[in-house]
Amino acid sequence: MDTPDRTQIATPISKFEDSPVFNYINSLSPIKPVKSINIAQTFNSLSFSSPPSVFSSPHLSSQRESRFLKRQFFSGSSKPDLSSEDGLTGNTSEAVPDAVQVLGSSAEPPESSDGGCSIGEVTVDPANENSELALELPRTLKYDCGSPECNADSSEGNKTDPTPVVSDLPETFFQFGENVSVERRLSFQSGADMHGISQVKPNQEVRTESDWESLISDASDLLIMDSSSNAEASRIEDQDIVDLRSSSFKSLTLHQDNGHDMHISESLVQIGSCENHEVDNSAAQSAVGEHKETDHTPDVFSSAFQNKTQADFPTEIVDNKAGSHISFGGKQRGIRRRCLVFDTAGGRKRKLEEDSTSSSSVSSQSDGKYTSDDKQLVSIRPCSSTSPCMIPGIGLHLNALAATTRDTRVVKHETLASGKELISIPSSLSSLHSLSVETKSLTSSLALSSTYTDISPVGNDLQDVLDAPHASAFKVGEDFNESSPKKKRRKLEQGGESEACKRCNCKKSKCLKLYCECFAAGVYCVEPCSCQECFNKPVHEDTVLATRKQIESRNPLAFAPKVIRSSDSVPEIGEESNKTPASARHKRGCNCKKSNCLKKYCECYQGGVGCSINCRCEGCKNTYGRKDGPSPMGFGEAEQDEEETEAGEKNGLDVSLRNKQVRRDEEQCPDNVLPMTFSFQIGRSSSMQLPFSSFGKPPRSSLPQPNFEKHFQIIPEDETPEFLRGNLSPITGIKTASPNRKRVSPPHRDFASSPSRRNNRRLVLQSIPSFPSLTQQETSELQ
DNA sequence: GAGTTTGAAACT
DNA sequence: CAGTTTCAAACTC
Repeated sequence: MDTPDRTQIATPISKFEDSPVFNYINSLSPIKPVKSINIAQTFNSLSFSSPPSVFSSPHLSSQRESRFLKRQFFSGSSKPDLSSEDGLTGNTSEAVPDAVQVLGSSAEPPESSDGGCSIGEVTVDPANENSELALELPRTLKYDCGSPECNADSSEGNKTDPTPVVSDLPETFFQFGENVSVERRLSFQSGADMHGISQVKPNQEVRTESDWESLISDASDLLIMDSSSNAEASRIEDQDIVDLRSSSFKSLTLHQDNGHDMHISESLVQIGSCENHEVDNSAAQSAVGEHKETDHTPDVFSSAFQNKTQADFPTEIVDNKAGSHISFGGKQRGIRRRCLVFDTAGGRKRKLEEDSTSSSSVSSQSDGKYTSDDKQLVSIRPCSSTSPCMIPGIGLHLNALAATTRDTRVVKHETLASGKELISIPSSLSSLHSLSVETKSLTSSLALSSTYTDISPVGNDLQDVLDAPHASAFKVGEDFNESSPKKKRRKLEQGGESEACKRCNCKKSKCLKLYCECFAAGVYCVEPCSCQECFNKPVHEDTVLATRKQIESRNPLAFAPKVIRSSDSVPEIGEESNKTPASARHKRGCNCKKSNCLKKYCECYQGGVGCSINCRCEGCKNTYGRKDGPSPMGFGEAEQDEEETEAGEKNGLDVSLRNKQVRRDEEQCPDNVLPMTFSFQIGRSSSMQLPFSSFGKPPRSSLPQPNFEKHFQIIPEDETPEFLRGNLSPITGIKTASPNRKRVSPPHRDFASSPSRRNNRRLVLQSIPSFPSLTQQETSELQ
C-alpha cells in the first residue's frame, strides 16, 4: 500500500527532480518524510549516473518500489521520465526497474505501455558503450513496446477463450512467468532487491530461488546469444545450462554491454532444468560480483544485464502469447534440450496429426474433434507411458481423466514429453478448450520455475489463480527440471508401477484386441509401445474403429472402465478419499485361482479395488476387500478388521497394504498428467488413492471418441446391472444409484468430488476449462 | 533378458 | 454357458 503513495508522489517529484533547487529544498525541508525519502532515493539513483556499487542495491530497492508503484498504477508518465533520466544518467539500475515494470506490464496490460516506453529509454542508455546495445535497443524497444501490449492483448486474444474465466487463467500464468523474470532480474541485481520484490509479490519469493537459476541460465543464454550474435537464432542452441551457468556469467560481463535479446523462454526452461537453485544463485551472485568488479560500469552491468533480460523477456512473452501453443513450443525450442519433451511431444502430435489427417478419411469424417483428440491423445501417450498408468480396464476419456488425476506426479518422469502430454491431454479432453492447453503449457513452464518440493511457494497469487491446475503443472515442471524429486518419484513409480505405464507389447493381437492394453484403454499405441504389426494407430483408425465396434457389439462394456467406483459419488458425501474405493468394484469381477487376488494378475487388485460378489476368484485375499468378506470396505479400517480377524498373516498386510495403496497412489497418480484441475486436486490431496489409483494406466492417445461415447450411451444400466445390481453389498447400493452417471461422469465427479473434499480447490475447479469442456462434449455426444 | 505364471480375452 | 485356446501382462529367476 505504501508503494502506491510513494509512486504517486515519486512521479511528480521525479519531474521536479530536474531542478536542483527543488532537490535542495526537499533535502532541507523537514517535511520530506517518507515520500521525500523515496524520492530522494530515486534521485540518488538518477543523479548518480554510475553510482557506486554500494548504491546499486538501494537504488534497486527504490526502483523496485517504483516499479511496484508502476504496476499498481499506470506509471505511465512518471516512470518513463525516471527511466529516461536514468538512462541518460547511464544508470542501468533504473533500467532494471523499468524492465521490471515492463514485465509487470506484460503481466498487467495497463502497465505494458509504460514499461515499453521505459524500456526503450533504458535500452538507449548511453552508459552502454557497446554499439550492439544500441542495435539491440531498438529491438528491445520494439519488443518491449510491442510485447507488453502485445503480450497482454495478443496473448490474451489468442489465448483468451470465450469464457472470461479461462482467459483469466492464461493471463495469470503469463503474469506469473513475467513476474518470475522480473524477479530474476532483481535478484540478479541484489539479494536485497529480491526480498523487496518478494514482499511486493509474496508468491514470487519461492520463485526467487528458481529465478536465480533462471537468471544464471539467462546469463548463459545471453552469452550464447552474444556469441552467436543472432540472439534469436542462437537462442535455441543446445547448451548445457549447468556448464553455461558457471561460465556464462563470466562471459556475461564481457557481453553485458552487448544487449542481446534475452530469451525468456530459454531462461524459463533453464530454470526448470536447474536443480540447485542455491548453488546457481550463489554462482550467479558471485558472478555478478565479478562482473561488477571487472565491468566497466559495475552498477551498469547489473542494470544492463537486466535491461537485456527485460527486453528479451518481453519479446519472448509476446511470442508465446502470440504463438500460443505453437509459439510456446517455439520458445522452448530455444531450450530444446531441456524442453525436448515439449518439442518431441509437439513433433509427435504434429506427426500424428499429419498421419491422422492424411491417413484416415474416417478421422476427418468422424469429427474434427475426434481426430484432434486422437492426435492429442496420441501425443499424450508417449508421456503416458511413463506417467499415466491407467488401469487397463478403464476406458478412454474417463480413464484418461482418472489417470491424469492420479498420475500428475507420474508425468514428471517423462519431463518434457509429459509436459506436452499434459497439455495435450486437457486439450484432448476438451478439444474445444485450447486455453486449457495453453494454460497448462504456461503452467508447466511456470512450474519449471518453481521447485518441485514446494509448490506452495508458487505463491498465493499463483495458487489463487492457477492453484490446483498448477499442482500438476508444477509437477510437470519438476519433471522438466530433472530435479532429484522427479527422479525420486520415478524410482518410486518404477518400483511400483512404472511398468504399468509401459506400453503394450503385443505380438499377435495387432493391438486390435482387448489383450492390448492400449486398445483396451481406448488409446492408440505410440512409439513407446513395443508392439508388433500394430494397427492401433491413427493411420489405421478405420480398422480400429471397426474392430472396436465389433468388440462392443459383443460386449458393450468391453471398453468401459473395468473398475467402477461407486465411491465417486460416495466419497463426496462420506469420505475419506484416502480410503480405497471401497465402493469401487471391478465391473466383471476377477476369476483368480492362484494369485489369491494379491497380485496384479487380479484385475480387482490391479485396479486397487476389493473383490465383490461378482468375482469368481478362489482363495481371495484381496487386500482391498475380499469377495467373501464383508463388503469391501475399502482400504479403510474396516478391511483391516476383516483381515485381522481372518489371519494374522494379514496383520502385516494391513500395514503393507496401506503402504501399497499409498504407493499406488503415488505411482499411479503421480504420473497422470491431469487436466489441470485434476492433477491439481489430486496432487494435493492424498486422496489420490481412490479408485482412480487403480486406473493407473496412462491416458494415451484416445481412440476415436465416438466409441467412447457409445460406451456411455450404450452402457445402459441394463448391462451395468450385472455388476451394479448383482452386488447387494453396500457398494452395490451405491453403484445402483446411477451406473450410467458414474460411468459417464465419473471423472467429473471424481474431480468434483476430490475438489469438494478439498475445499480449497473447488474454486479452482470451476475456473478450470477442461472439466466443463468434457462434460459438454460428453453431453453433446450423448445427445 | 529370458522364461514362467497367470488370468483375461477370444474362440469353439 | 462351459471348456479350450490364445494372448499379453505380471512375475520370477
